[in-house]
Amino acid sequence: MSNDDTFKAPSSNLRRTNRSLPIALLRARETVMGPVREMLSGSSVNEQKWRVLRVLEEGGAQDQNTIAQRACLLLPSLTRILSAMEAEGLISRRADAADRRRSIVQIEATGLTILKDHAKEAAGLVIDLRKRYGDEKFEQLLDMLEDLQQVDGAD
Amino acid sequence: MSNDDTFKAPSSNLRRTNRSLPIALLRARETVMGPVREMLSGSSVNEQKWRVLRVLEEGGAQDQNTIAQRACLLLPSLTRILSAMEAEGLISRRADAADRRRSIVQIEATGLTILKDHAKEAAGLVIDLRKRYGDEKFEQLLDMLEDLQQVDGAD
DNA sequence: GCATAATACTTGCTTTGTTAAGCAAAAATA
DNA sequence: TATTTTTGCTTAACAAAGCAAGTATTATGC
Repeated sequence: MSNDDTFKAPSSNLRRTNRSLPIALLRARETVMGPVREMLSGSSVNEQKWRVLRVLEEGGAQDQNTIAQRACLLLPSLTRILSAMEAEGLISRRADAADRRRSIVQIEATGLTILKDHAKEAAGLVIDLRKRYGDEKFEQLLDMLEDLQQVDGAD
Repeated sequence: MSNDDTFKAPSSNLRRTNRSLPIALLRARETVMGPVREMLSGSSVNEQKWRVLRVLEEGGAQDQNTIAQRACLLLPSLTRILSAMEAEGLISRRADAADRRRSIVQIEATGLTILKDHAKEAAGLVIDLRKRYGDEKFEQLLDMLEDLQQVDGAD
């Protein structure tokens, strides 16, 4: 599987990709997301819609800017995703009475059902990961990632 | 900004999204990638091509499955990216003599040049981040992310 | 040896990401 | 009050991601 027939040693002094924070974050996410994607493949929602549902459940009815920020989606993407979710009956939108530019999004029964249907399995995945990775370490990693967001930075 | 007019408390016992590892990893990555994207915007390669170049430099000539895995790209995406990079002379492909299904990808001089041209700036970004986030913490985070990849898991 | 499966991509199609432009409703300013 | 600016979203356009199906080559089981 490994390959070193025409191997040449790195010549530009860049960090090993394991030690590149953007790449490490990406790889870690792929690892963690694997089982989640598997779980969602048996449902009617994809990763993004799942995030939107969770944000809505967590924060209650809220406007699109807020959802976009919390679910890590850009507004144009969110607009399309919400249109689809509205058509599927997962959420509803209503204009804000006080500010008619704003539309308030609310999760509907169908959306809540999807969350509930997978909540147990999702929780199981977390428990499993914490067990293998270590409870304390898991929390520490989350803390460190939260701290990182206060900073900026790169590679 | 915050909104609680029609607020309903979470009803399915899912983790708060702040404490969801996939979402935290996504948010952290967005934060870290900002300056990198800025750096790459002044070059002929995007984020994906940059990753491919780094993986090739680090691991030498290798097949597409290996590259896809290391650079966190799906094979269909990689196929297209490599076609473009080949046309630009950044890499070359040759059929594996022993297994003609497989094609071996190698970085070319033009590709190495791009890496070298940005290595200094990339290193600067890392130094800057380490300074603000803390040297020790930075290394610890990388360790923890590396460990995570050995595990599996989810949320 | 031959049919079957598995592997390593490749191609096609839909959804999402990304950037820029557009539009209507507030807010701020004159 | 009239004009400009800002805000909150939508639309458009194109690259990239993600999923499914297709092709060629190698490995496996009878």
